[in-house]
Amino acid sequence: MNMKIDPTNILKEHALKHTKQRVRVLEEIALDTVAISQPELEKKLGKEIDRVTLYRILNIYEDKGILHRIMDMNGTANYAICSSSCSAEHHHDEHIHFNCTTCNKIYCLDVAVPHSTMPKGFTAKTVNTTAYGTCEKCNLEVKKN
Amino acid sequence: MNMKIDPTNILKEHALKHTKQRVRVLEEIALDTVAISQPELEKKLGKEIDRVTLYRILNIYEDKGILHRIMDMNGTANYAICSSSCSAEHHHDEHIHFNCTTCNKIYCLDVAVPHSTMPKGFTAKTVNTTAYGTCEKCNLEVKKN
DNA sequence: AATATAAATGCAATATAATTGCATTTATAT
DNA sequence: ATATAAATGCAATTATATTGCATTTATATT
Repeated sequence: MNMKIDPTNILKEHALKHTKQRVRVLEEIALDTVAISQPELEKKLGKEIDRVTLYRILNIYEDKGILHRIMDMNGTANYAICSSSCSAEHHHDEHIHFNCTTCNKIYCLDVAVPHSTMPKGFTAKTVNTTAYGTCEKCNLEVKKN
Repeated sequence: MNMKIDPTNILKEHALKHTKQRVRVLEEIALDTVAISQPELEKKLGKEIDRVTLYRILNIYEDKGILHRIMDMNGTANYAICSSSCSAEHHHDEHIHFNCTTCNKIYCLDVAVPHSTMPKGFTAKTVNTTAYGTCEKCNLEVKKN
């Protein structure tokens, strides 16, 4: 799902200044295919990037459609790189998410969000689907023991 | 979706003590078919019920399967009465939610969550689907003006 | 009806998370 | 090389959630 990303290029495309903090955030998030939570990012980058700056970078990335934000059950924000079709106006985040209740990781699955018909009068812009359960890795862990 | 509820009975069924605070919370949440947020509840009940008590009541109701909690885009908890089939062990919250981005209300729609096939190794226990857009009421408001 | 007791509530204090204002630093256009 | 507009870091503030404990309340038992 996550192809190699080029932070410098991404920043240029969105007319954002190229700072080492912004590059680091993109690098860190691109490391894994699973979404990473704000607290995890803070733990990893806390020595290099101020807490407040991290908030600001994440917000601007979300606004620009560079990252998408997935809320987990605890109301914690998780971030993943958007597919290239995302824009500031519209997030084409039309795959389902899998939130492992053991390790808390959020996976962007390569499964499309199935269509649902809205009741009369309701107009849906985006539809998010999140499955909760046990991920591949944690299922294997159980077998081992 | 929300039939008349009987707080006294609900409390009895779950072996919870009958207190006026607990009754008030259930009454308030049952007032409307849309889910109500923790901050809204706090605003409405703040004079009668202590902030901390409200948190505790909401938590216990969720644990017991009396309420289900829906996180909105901002990581704010919203609560709605569970259908009767819910239990402490498993929330059968298998309808989709509609989160209006204008009035922020969360509707429990009478639309089933469509089935999605998980990748090999992933086992899903529950699946949540939330549609974001404009609700009936807010769509009508626009037409008026 | 009175009462023992286990649980729920409210308050104060603490912890955690997010936001704002402002001085300083940094990127980039010229 | 430098001007300037923007980003960063720090301090302070605000908002949100949790914990401990004394007091109050519900209910089971007599």
